[in-house]
Amino acid sequence: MSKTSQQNTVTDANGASVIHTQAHTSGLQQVPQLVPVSPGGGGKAVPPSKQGKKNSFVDRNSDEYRQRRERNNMAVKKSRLKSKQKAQDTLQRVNQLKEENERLEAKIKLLTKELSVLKDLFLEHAHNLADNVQPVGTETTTTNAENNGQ
Amino acid sequence: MSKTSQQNTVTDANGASVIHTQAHTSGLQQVPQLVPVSPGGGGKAVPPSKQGKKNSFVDRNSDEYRQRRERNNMAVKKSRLKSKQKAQDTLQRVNQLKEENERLEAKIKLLTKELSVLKDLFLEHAHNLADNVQPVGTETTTTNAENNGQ
DNA sequence: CTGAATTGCGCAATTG
DNA sequence: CCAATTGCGCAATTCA
Repeated sequence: MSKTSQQNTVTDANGASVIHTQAHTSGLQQVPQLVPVSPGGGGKAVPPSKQGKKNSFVDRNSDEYRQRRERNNMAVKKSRLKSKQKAQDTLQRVNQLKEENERLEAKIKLLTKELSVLKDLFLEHAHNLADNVQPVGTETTTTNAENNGQ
Repeated sequence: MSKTSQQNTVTDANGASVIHTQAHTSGLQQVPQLVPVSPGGGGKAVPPSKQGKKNSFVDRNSDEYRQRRERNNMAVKKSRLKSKQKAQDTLQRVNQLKEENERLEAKIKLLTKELSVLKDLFLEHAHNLADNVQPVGTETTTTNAENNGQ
């Protein structure tokens, strides 16, 4: 499937376009100077209001044309550069976030451990109290108090 | 917006290449069927090792040529699709990591608070002991603190 | 409407 | 030799 083709494949047109930087190296001729623009076949395009009577042909030799092309080429290059840059930034962002993540996980691990130690201390203490009170049961020196859950 | 469809198809769009042109089909004349390959236009130098001397000309009408082109066009499309897909995946990854990050931060906040409560309990207890055993004046600032840097 | 920015696409050179 | 990538220009669209 492709687009190129349905009927005839090959396209036409191509003009000679040369890169500004370089000239055509060849001595071949340039043939079509005017090429049809916009296939039009189907039926779309063409503003409803005005049927452009414009040429519908583009003079590829025109200075005007070359100038437009060159401008567009620059714009394209610029746009693509920007796009690439953005993509790279995104990748960097990923790495950044990954690092941040690891840092956070480490911190969690630390806090968790600390918490665990404190809880153990509490338990130990509680046991000591229990040992002391075990005998009779009168002294409850406790100020006891907060159980926080969790 | 224009993915498949619209216009193309019939006439094509063609791209022109840097080289001189040609096309077939149109009512335009056909001029060069053989074009030099690798003009300086993009081309750069030839590999030092082997200066293969091939034709240096390409027959754009050749079936062989068209076939190669079409295959390459498919490959290009495929490759670009893949590339785009990857870019999107990367963006998704960013969001995923951001969420994960928030989750971790919340957990840290919770743990920190929990730890703080337990420490306060210790302090209180320490004070009680101090009241019982120690006169006045000595501040037990002992507990406390971790500075996490960064 | 005008010009810049985007986007889809084909070609050709390169790379693996 | 072939598929995958990549740089590049063209043209159609979309944005401002």
